[in-house]
Amino acid sequence: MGKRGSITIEDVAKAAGVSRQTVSRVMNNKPGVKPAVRERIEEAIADLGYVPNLAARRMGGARSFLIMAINDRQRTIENWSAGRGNDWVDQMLYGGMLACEKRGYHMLFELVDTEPDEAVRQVRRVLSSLQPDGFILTQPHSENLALADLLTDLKRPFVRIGLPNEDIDAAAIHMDEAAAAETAVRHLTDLGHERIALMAGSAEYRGSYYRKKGYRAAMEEAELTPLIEAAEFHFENAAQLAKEWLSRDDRPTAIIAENDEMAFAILHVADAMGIEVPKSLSVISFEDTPGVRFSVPPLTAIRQPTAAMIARGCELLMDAAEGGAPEGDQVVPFELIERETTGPAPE
Amino acid sequence: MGKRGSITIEDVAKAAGVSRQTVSRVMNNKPGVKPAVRERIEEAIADLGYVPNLAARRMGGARSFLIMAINDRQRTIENWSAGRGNDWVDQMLYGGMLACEKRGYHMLFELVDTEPDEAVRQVRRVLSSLQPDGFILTQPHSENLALADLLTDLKRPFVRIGLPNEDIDAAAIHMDEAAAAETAVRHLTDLGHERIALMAGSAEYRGSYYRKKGYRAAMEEAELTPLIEAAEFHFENAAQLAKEWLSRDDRPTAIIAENDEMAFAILHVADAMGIEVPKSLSVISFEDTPGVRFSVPPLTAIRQPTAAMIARGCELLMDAAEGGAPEGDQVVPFELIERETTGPAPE
DNA sequence: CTGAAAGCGCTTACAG
DNA sequence: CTGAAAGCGCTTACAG
Repeated sequence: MGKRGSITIEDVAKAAGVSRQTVSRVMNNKPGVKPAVRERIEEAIADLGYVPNLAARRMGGARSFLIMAINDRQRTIENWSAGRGNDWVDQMLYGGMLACEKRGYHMLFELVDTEPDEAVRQVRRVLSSLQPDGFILTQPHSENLALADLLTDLKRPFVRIGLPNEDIDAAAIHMDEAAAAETAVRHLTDLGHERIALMAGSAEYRGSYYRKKGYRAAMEEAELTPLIEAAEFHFENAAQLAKEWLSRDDRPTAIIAENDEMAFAILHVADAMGIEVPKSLSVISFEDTPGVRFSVPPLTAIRQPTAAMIARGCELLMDAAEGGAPEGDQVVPFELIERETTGPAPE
Repeated sequence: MGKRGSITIEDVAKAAGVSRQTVSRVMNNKPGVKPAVRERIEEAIADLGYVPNLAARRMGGARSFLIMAINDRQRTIENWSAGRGNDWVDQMLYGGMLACEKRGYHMLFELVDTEPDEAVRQVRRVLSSLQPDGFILTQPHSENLALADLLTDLKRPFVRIGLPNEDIDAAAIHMDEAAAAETAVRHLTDLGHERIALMAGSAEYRGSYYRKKGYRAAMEEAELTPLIEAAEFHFENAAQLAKEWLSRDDRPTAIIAENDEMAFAILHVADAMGIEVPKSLSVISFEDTPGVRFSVPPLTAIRQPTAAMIARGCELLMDAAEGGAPEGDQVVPFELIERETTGPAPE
C-alpha cells in the first residue's frame, strides 16, 4: 500500500516479484515482456484490484487520460438557467463519456467565452492545470482561429466539430449536410410530393449552403421546381414565411425546415390556417431536439448525430495520444427519423 | 519553463526571487509570508500567467481539486439514448460546474451501476485513478449503504442528494417536500379552491411521505377534506385515476400531481373529457422538467432545486477539502413556478 | 527481456 | 517569516 492508503505499482511489483518498470510495461501494453511474466503481473493486478493513479501517470510524463471538450459558455448557461435542458451537451456527454471510458480515459468539458482573447486565456488555464491529451472544439469555438493557433503552437491534438475550415489544420467531424437534404427530398418524393419547399436557416451558417445544394440536386433529379427562402432559424420569421407559402394557390405540399424551431412555427401556422398535417402538408425538420416529441403531431426529422460525432472525435484524440497516425476529416452518418408529420402527398 | 513547455512554480520562484515553498504558500493562501513578498509573488504569477499543474499538486499530497458526482448509469444512458434529454444531468452540471470553477475545482461525474458490488468496484476505480476530493451521491446511489460504507471507511468526504437517511452518516441535501406541498395547497386555496386532490407517487419514494404530510397539514388548516391516491408516477395509472376523480359529482377542482408525467396524464384526460384547464380544473406538478413548457397549457409546477442542491453539495465538499468543519443536512429552497394550469376555482 | 536511476512539479513536515 | 530536503507514484530513457 502506498503511504496514502491505496495500492500502488510497487505493491503489484512485489506481488509479482518483478520491478515496477515491468509492471508499467504491462499496464501500457508495451512489447518486451515474457508472456509468463506478463501473465503473472496481470494476475497480481487483478488480485490486488490495482488501478493506476492518473496524477502520477501524468507526472511520470505520460498522458493525462483526459479529453476536454470546449463549449460555448454563454449559450450553455442560458439554456441551463432557462430550465430548457441542453440537448447538445447531453448528446455530447453521451457520445463522449462512453467512448472515453471504454479506453480508460475521462471526458470533461469546459465552458469558454467566445471572445478570442478571453477564450485563449481560459483554454490556456485548462492546458496548464489539467493538461488534457486532446481537445474537442464545438461550435462556435470550432471556427475560432485564435484557439486553433494556440493549440497548434502548443502541439496539442484537437479536432473540430463542424464542416472543414480551410484556415484550420485539424480534423473536421461533421455529417453530410447535402446528403441529408437529399434524403429528406427523396423521402417526400417517394410519398408523391412535387411541391417541396426548403425553409433555409441563415447564409452565415455554413451547413445551410450544403443543404441547399443537396436540396437543389435532389429536386433537379426529380425534375421538380425548387422553392427556397431563409427564415434565419427564428420562429417569427418562419411563421411569417409559412403563412406566405401556404396562402399561395400552388402552395407547397411539403416543407423541409432547417431546424426544429422553424418546423414548430410551420406546424403552428398550418394549424391556425386549418391545414392538416400530414394529410394536407408534410413537414421535415433538421435537428431533432427532445422537444420534437412534444409537438403535435411529433416531427419527422433528420437527426444530427451529435453523440456519434463526439465519440468519433474522442477516438481520434485517443489514437493521437497513443501515437496513432493523424486522421483526416470524418463524415458521420445521419438518420431520418420518421414520426408523424410526413405522409402521402394530397390528391 | 518546465521541461515540458509550461510555466512552473520554479519559474515564478525565480522571477520573484524566492524559493518555491514560498510561492506554494502564497498559492494556497497560507499564513506566514511577509506582505511585500506575497505581493511580489502574486505579481510574478500574474505576469507569467502561471497556473499550477493539478497532477503535480495532487502528487505533492494536496487535494486533487476534483469533485465527483455519482449518477445512475442505466437511467442516464437510457434517457440519452432515447434522445429524451436529461434534465437531472443538465441541472446538476449547471449547479456543480459553476460552483466548482469559482474556487478552482472541477466537477466531473461518473455513471455507476446500482448493483452494490458493482457500484463499489466502480467507485473504487475512480477513487484510485482520479482521487477526487469529494463525492456527491445522487439518487438512487444516495441510499446505497455499500457505497456509503466504502467512502466512510476510506475517509473520503461525501454528501447525499436526498432526504436524511438514518443509516448513513453524511450530509443530506434536499428540499422541504412538506413545505412544497403546503405551498401548492395554499396557492390553490388562495385561488378559492376547496376540493383539492393529491395524486401521490409511490410509497417507496420517501419524498412522497413528506408531501402527503404537508398536503394534509395544509388541508386541515384550511378545513378542507383531503383526497389522496397513488398512481406510482406512471402515465397510465395517472390517467386512470384522473378519469375516476373527474367523473365524480363532487369532482376535484384542483389536482396536485407528484411528478410531471402524472400531470401530463391529467391534462390529457381533462382534454378528452372536455374539462377546460385552468377554467374548470387547476393542475400543479412537482418536478418541472423541460417538457413542461410544451404541455398545453404549460404546467404550473414546484421546481426541484437540482442545480442549487448540487451547488450546495460542492460547497460542502470544497470546504471539507480545505479542512473546514463538517456541516450538517442542508435544506435548499424550492420555487413554485406559475404558468397556465392554475386559475380561480370554478363557480 | 528486465531493472537501477532520474525526474515530472508540486506539498509537507522540518530547520533555522 | 523563509528555505533545504524528502517524497508522492508513475514513466522514460539508459544499462545490462
